[in-house]
Amino acid sequence: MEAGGSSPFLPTGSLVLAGRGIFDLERCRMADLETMRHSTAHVMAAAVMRLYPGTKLGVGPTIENGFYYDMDVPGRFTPEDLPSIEEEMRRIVEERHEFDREEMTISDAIERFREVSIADAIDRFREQGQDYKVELLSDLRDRGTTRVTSREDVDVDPGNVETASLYHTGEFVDLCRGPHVTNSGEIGAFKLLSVAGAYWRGDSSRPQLQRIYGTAWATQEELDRHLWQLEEAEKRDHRRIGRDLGLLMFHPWAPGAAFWLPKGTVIYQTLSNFMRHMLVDEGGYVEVRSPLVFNKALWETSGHWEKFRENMFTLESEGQEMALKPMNCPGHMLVYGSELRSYRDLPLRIHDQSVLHRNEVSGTLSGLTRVRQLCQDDAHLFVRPDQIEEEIDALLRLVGRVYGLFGLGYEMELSTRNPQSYLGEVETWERAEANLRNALESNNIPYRLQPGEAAFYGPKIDVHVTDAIGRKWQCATIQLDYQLPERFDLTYVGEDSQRHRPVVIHRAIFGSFERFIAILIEHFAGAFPFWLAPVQAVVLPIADRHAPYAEQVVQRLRAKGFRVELDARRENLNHKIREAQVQKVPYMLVVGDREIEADAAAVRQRTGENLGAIGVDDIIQRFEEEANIGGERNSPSASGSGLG
RNA sequence: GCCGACGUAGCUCAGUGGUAGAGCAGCUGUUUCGUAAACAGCAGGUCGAGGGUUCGAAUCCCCCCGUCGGCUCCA
Repeated sequence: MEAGGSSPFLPTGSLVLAGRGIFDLERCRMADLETMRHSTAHVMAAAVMRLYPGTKLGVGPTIENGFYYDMDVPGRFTPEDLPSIEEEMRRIVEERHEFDREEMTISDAIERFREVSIADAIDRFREQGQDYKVELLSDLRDRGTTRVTSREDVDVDPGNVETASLYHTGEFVDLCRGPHVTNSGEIGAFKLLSVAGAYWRGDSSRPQLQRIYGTAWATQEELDRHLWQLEEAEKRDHRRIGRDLGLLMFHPWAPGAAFWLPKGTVIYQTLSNFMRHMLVDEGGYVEVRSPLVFNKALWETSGHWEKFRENMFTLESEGQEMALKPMNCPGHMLVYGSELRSYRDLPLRIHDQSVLHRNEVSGTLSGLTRVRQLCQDDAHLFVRPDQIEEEIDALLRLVGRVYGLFGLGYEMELSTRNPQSYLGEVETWERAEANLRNALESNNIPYRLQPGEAAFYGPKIDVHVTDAIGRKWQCATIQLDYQLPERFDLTYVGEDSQRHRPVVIHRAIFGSFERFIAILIEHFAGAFPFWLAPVQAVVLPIADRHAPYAEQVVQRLRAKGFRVELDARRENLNHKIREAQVQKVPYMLVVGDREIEADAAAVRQRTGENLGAIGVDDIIQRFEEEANIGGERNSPSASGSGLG
């Protein structure tokens, strides 16, 4: 495990100069870390080959914080197998094997892996050997790439299709582009984390290989810190906090559908009203409520029946086949089509927070992040072609404003046409993609291009947020659609008194309330900002004789619309404070003899800071200021929405 | 749906073929207390469901459900 000094991966001979030098050094360090992680994957594969002869190798790329390797092993891995593999890896590291690079032509390499397979077969099961590597090489030879999807990691240098490189590490040989550390002794601190099934080349019709995930770092300290972070992240998991804070629950009889408990419902409703305020009061939207169950004719018209039928809950009534809606858009098409529209009516922005159902396959369900029942802060904008950029522009600014309010970091992605699956004309797509790109660029928003990842009806901009354990989730989305208006034959009357086709923009800012709340729970670790906190303050009388006054304080604060509770149990103050802290209540208001005398309460914040006695009227003023988020007064009393 | 793991009290977990346990939470009583856990007692379980093996199953086998980690999918 000795990694050979404090930082063995710093490039020797690179001068650290001010400014850029540090950046370059950091970049070199990252590149070296990746190289080391990939080499660790090789060492792991070598260890598995020793322990499980006959193993066929898939691919073993670097991922964030570590690596994995997909392997077809005789038998099955369980987590109990990992320690012995780690032990074998340490042995290989100690043996200090060189990573020798060998180049050969592809046909030679194919032969070579066949030979390996034959050699293997002698003392093993006489089977084919490294079929997966042979397939990769054949692909490289025939198609010039091993790439299957745009995201697939390649194991072979696509820039050089004449030759393939092999790396030898002791008796272990692997097809690999490299680069690698020069010696297995340079492997840093590592730990194998989990085993999982993974389809060969991501295709569920191909064999399922076994994947081992590991993490690797330059030093033991960095590994320890990463493992500690994983533990900390687990404590933020929205499933744990959601239960501990009494926000939500699940039941086996409603898999994939959350019960929002009273405290969770406060958060849900507060977000719902906040978004309603942003869109309807300020954004020029109108809100509708639309049916949950539709005749399948609607889904046939929209095209979803053909494409997503498997993921829809269907039911039958009086011989009619119906389906629970998985999205709002087709319903909104009917709303638009219900009247003759003028060019003056556009843009028409229809907001809807209806319940949606998607029959996700059971294996994908996960807490609030992957559910079968959800609500989106959905809207469809019916616009003239000349209004597209302006609307996208406004949406990008709205996204920035809302995410900024929560202090959430995010990344934007532009997904363009999938040549294998799209509806409509190529020129229309290209115009739409240009509209989205222009809006992003005129707002100076950095984005990642995702070629081929668009929905079948149009290109889109997705916003991804990272959760506590590093998984990225799509939240906001902005999608252009030229197809649905066509399918529903929607029109508006233009200045020329002719009929024209509107364009639809599908968009959501939170995405689904479920997923967004999951991200907020983890982002705040349950300590919600005052305006969202299910209980904003708890009043704590010190002794029984202080309870009537405490009750008065509670009533005065509630009358101002704040969510305040009384804890008049016969418990020690310490005990009550601890419980309020654990529940992440923003304010604890302690009342005893002195506070009664001064018409005040001693204010403690959940940060642990004690503000001392403050007059009740001043507390009210303080709360009102704090509830006033981002310039919007959002306390329940002001919105008149009956929260609290 | 596929691969793997798991499912014992509200929560966290112990219990590997022989009478179901602990801590915390809960309830009851005592304590009236000044900023993160007072003390004592009590109660709490068809061991996820169903089937099988066995004299006997939480424990072994089968099947189903759910949860978790991934894969696939994600309008």
